[in-house]
Amino acid sequence: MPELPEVETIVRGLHGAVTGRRIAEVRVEIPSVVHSDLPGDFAALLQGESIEGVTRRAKFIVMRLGSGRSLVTHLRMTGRLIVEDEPAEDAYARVRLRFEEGGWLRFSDVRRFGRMRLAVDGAWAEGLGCEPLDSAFTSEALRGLLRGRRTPIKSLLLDQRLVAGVGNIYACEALYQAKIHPKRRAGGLSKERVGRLHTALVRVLESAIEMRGTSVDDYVDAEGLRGGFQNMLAVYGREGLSCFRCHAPIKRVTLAQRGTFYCPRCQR
DNA sequence: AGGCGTACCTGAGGGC
DNA sequence: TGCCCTCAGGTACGCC
Repeated sequence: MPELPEVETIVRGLHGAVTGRRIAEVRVEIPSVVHSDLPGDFAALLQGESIEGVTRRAKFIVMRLGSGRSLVTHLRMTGRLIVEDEPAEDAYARVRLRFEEGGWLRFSDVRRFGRMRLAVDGAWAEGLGCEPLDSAFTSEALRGLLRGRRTPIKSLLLDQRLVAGVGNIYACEALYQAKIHPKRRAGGLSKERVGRLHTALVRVLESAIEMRGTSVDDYVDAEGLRGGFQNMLAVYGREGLSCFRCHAPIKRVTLAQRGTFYCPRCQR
């Protein structure tokens, strides 16, 4: 479910809420969603660790632990991390952490796609592409990544090895803002178009963070609150509705097995 | 190398 | 009501 802006919102909430706390108890409800890089039991290894801080890399939530290890969570489609005073009733709770200072962290996930991993080093992040909100992500850098690629631009935006953190909603929205057709060959984009795409990506992601993410269906942040960017979507989920710019009906096609929304008149 | 299909899961919503 | 189909914010893996 969550893309970069949603994960960033969760991370900011978690950072304030759990930094400095110590894990007193670990309850693993569904063992298949946890993994430990070290031999031994996930819960036993995690118990007693303190949380030094919470950061984001791509769509991963990284809790830095006192031992130097990290607890790395990926929410995939429907995962949630919720901070609460008491453990709430939840049929989809997968992992619960109780803190020595009081309070709980609940990892909940209807579809069991999400994962929690106890990592000893940075190997889990190998192969991830650049952070679109990092200063190193320039229009020139994006042009370099797209050069020579014959794939449709939308497919490349979803490829975490190139640009990390963009998902289906924001890929659609950025291409709309940049007035670029999602099926256009990535390597064939002019310098000017890449510039527009770069600007659009950064703007869309930054505004979505400002609005605390997009709640189309079930996304909520660490406090259980919905985001606000769903009211700003120009194309995603708007099939048949009229384009805000030119009033042509928004089209939906399938590209790289994903629903893809665009305006057939103003995206070229 | 890159692109495609499929798998992983569960639930919601539409058509009949 | 209920059955069956499609779709969902993501990624990994195997196959050409």
